[in-house]
Amino acid sequence: MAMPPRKRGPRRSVDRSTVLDAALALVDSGGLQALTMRSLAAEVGLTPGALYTYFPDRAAIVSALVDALLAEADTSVLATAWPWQERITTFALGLRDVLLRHPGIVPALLGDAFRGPVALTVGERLLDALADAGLPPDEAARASYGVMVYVLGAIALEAAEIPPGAPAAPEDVRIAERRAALGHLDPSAHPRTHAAADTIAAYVSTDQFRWGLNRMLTGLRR
Amino acid sequence: MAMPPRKRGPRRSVDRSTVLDAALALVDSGGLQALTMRSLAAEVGLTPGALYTYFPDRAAIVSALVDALLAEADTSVLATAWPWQERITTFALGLRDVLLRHPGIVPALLGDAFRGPVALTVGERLLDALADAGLPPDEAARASYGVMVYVLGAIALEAAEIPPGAPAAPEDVRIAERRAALGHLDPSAHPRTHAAADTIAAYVSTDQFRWGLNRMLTGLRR
DNA sequence: ACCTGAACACCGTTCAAGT
DNA sequence: ACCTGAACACCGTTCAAGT
Repeated sequence: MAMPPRKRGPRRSVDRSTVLDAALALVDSGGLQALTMRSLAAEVGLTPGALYTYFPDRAAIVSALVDALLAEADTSVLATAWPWQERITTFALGLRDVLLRHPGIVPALLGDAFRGPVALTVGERLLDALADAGLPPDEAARASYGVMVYVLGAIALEAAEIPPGAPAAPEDVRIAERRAALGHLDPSAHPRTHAAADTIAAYVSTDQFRWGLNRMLTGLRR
Repeated sequence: MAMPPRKRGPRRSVDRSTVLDAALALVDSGGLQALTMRSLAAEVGLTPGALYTYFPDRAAIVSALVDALLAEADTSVLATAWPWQERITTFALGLRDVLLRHPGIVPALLGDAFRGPVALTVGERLLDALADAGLPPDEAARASYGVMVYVLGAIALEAAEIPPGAPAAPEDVRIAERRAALGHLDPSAHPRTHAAADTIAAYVSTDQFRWGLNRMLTGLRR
């Protein structure tokens, strides 16, 4: 029975990944602003100052969190022998899945992230896929950025509508809420918006995400 | 000489727009985090608590700032008789111009904004343009979101690379800096990235913004 | 209505001191 | 190396009291 002396909180043995796990839990349950050095320290059973043993500052924790989450997306699909559109679409859907399960860190993702190590390999694999699409290197690179802009933009807009703290309502509920909000609209002031309310409510659907990505890919292939 | 009694700071007479002007100046000169109730109060010559006469809380100030900036973009081009692609492209370039002049508030724009009054009219006008493109209402709506995703995504990624506080280096300088950073890259680990470094460095150019938008519009018209 | 002064309940970060 | 306890310099927000 050689249990290490367990004091106070839920601490067992602390290292960087323990801290990151606790940080993610805090962000998931209260948004980015719920991640404070004090709440995080309490979560792992430490004093706030002790966290500086593992990370230089709060920003480094957020960055590490972003990169860890990015790494959770399955990049291997980009390296399969599937048709290039399917590779890109499947990866994008997977990334969206991961990030919408943790909507609280998405603002940070756009803020400081797409230059981390994971982003680099995603970029390289994207260039592979677009080369397979028959695009010359220069055009493949431009197209690659087009894909990233669309994917990250769509995820950011969707994540922004998910209130922090809750575990993200299912898609149909989120769409229904948007549809209800669009009901309180002056039809004469915004006739086209009013007429297309059902479609607009479904902007945050997987179907719309796919549709838009497909159109983008179509345009990129020229 | 009936000057009102001028005390202390740069105060003359304070109202909501005075506060917003000062808030924007703070964000421009130090990013969103430089906008504190205390710094803002000092800027307009008030006590922090007095700001709550004009806005319910800090978040309301940020939201009002976003909407004011959005309103600065010229939406009238969307209502011209120009070809639909030109209307959308010109508006998008104008929006990008406005927002990249104030990169500090862009995170807030994506965070809470595209449902303000300005966003509504932009959406309606976008539907006009896409109807003129010959798209049926449902498809025009989906396409409209595609355009917003691309435009906001591109602006967000660009703004994220502009360090706060500085007045945003000119485009060629930003590209040169990216090019230099890409020089410190292992060519064998990321061969395609290395080979396309010049193009990748220029991701943040007006030219790339236009190119990607053009491809998106091409895809949307099918 | 508008504003001050002061307080309350927080922050991130640093640092001597201990183990 | 890792951690505590305490401090420093901040935050947003509230509220009695004044005009």
